Amino acid sequence: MERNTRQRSAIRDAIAQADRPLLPQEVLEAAQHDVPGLGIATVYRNLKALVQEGELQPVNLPGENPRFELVGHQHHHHFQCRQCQRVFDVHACPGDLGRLAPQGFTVDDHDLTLYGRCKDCVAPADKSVKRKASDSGTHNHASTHTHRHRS
Amino acid sequence: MERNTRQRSAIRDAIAQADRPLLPQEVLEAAQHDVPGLGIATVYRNLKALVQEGELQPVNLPGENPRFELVGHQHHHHFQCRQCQRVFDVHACPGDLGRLAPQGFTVDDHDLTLYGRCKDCVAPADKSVKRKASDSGTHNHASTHTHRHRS
DNA sequence: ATATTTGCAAACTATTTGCAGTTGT
DNA sequence: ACAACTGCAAATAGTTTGCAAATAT
Repeated sequence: MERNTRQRSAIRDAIAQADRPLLPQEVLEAAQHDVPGLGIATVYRNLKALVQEGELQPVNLPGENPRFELVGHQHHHHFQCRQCQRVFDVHACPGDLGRLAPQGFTVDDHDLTLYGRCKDCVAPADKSVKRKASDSGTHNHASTHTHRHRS
Repeated sequence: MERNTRQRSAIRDAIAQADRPLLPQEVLEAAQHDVPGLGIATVYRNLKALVQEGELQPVNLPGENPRFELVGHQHHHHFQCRQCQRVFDVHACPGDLGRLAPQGFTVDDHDLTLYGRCKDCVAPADKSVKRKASDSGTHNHASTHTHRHRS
């Protein structure tokens, strides 16, 4: 049965306090504020465990590494800002899209990602932008691929 | 300026003759029928070059490694079969989804992926299924994460 | 002739796993 | 006590890159 370790709590808290889905690396950095010695392997192990326990859910966007957020509302979508790369939840949904599939195919679910500019980045080169680059959720990946996938 | 090598032609042909987006590994296997000694690095280099030249476009699905297809129809979406994992193009589109974004956000594009069963897999345990597993476009990846990418 | 391309191996990034030591219950 | 958990290092998978040999023009 599961134990309550400092590292697990720090990981859970880091995600609970974020206002958007976090990458494993972002979780590590946030959780290290509580547990300095925390290792990335422990983050991955706990993310996987917390997903299986139903506390977290993975957020997969096209060409992006998986992010993690608390399980909340069941069906929802995401928005990625083309400027700061951060990902936000979108609670609206276009509804049933089964009609879009080819003849003979059955559709039971869908993923939707919107792209554009988030509220912070829509504003002109305004000095009032308070978000720091390190908080952008950005990671590396060229335009063509990404990051990737492993299996 | 670009040269016309046997390997580049084999790679281009493999994708042109496929009826769905292919993974780099699938491109390699198909192109090796023409050029047995072909290496995976050459496939990656050519895929990147062909994308930059505008001949190919990457197809990124959530939690999947990038696939590649010919540049054709501009805006379209994809369907992934939950059984055989293959990906198909969907030419229909729900239209403008800007209204779904939060207040203050601007939307200029979207990605949509439908999930369900493809025509071949909808049919019951019918012996007439002629597709072989190796043609399934499947690759490895657990449910939670996936591949990834690099930077 | 010569600049581009290729194959191979090494390097890289993201993620997973083995293992011995640490810790929660 | 002792099974679960952790950190570290090694292992994987996908992708990229350096380099000498091969090749298109």
